[in-house]
Amino acid sequence: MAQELLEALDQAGVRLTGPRRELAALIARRQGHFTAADLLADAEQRSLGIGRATVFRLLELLADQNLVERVDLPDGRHAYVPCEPSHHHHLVCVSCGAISEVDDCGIDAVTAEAARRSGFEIQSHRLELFGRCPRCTNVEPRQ
Amino acid sequence: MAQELLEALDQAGVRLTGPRRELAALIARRQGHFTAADLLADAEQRSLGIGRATVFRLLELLADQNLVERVDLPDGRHAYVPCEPSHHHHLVCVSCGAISEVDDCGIDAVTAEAARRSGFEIQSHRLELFGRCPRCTNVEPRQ
DNA sequence: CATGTATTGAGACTTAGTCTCAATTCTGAT
DNA sequence: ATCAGAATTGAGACTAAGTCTCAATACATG
Repeated sequence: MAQELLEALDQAGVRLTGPRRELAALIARRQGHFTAADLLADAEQRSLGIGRATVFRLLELLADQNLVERVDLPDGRHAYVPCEPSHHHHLVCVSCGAISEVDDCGIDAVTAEAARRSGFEIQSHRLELFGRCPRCTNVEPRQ
Repeated sequence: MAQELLEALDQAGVRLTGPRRELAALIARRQGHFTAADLLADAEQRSLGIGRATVFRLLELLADQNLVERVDLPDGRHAYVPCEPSHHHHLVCVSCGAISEVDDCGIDAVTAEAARRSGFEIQSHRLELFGRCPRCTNVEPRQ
């Protein structure tokens, strides 16, 4: 998966540098969502000598290419999720952080209806679903 | 509207202090969404001597009571929107910041479908719609 | 393998938000 | 009214998240 990220970056016309390869590998081995701080910690733990700015710059690049999506967690933190570059939404497990992608399944009808009622011209939307993944539903008691 | 906020706070069993009354009034006179920093600036401009912490504390209180909702803008900033305390979603005008409330209009079907496909047990969701309000659609050229 | 440009790390800086604590202000009981 | 105790406050230190600058470095193309 690191490979895919790098290929896409190459495609986008940016340089494939050492730090970018290393960060791509770190992202690839992550499960679920992660924050910029997580990635930075990973890099520091391995003494890769990668600066904070580089991490944010790469995440921005990846987000521009839709290779990674920014998710706002219920607690207000910002996290990133590696994903397929088509438009879709995420299911976020509040317990283990696992992410599942969901495609539109009807949201367009909802936005169209909202547009009709409000008179807004809708340009974009963001839908995030929070809950428990199948594994955590079974293992942990309900809240 | 400041009155409604204060009544709800009273209901919630917290004290109706000077700073809270003043902040409620400032919130009431705001149009559309605003950030904590906006509110703080309002307070400073009027030399109300209200501390940063107090602003954040009140916003948290109001959010707990669902009198204000936290919205994540597309640029990643956090904003607040005064609103009715029932579950619903917001349409945010990217041009002037106006907010319109939208009730469910079908989103439950979407989350149910997503749950079915993914096996997740969905606890909550967040839907934000971004676009142009009727006024801004007419006035400004399309992007 | 040389060259010009993109990228880098360091760290200063900004902004958002939290925390602590002594001083103040509510509020309900008197 | 007023008093006492608890909630709330502002100040400012602190943390975390993210941006910016700039000289040094690494890439890729010829």
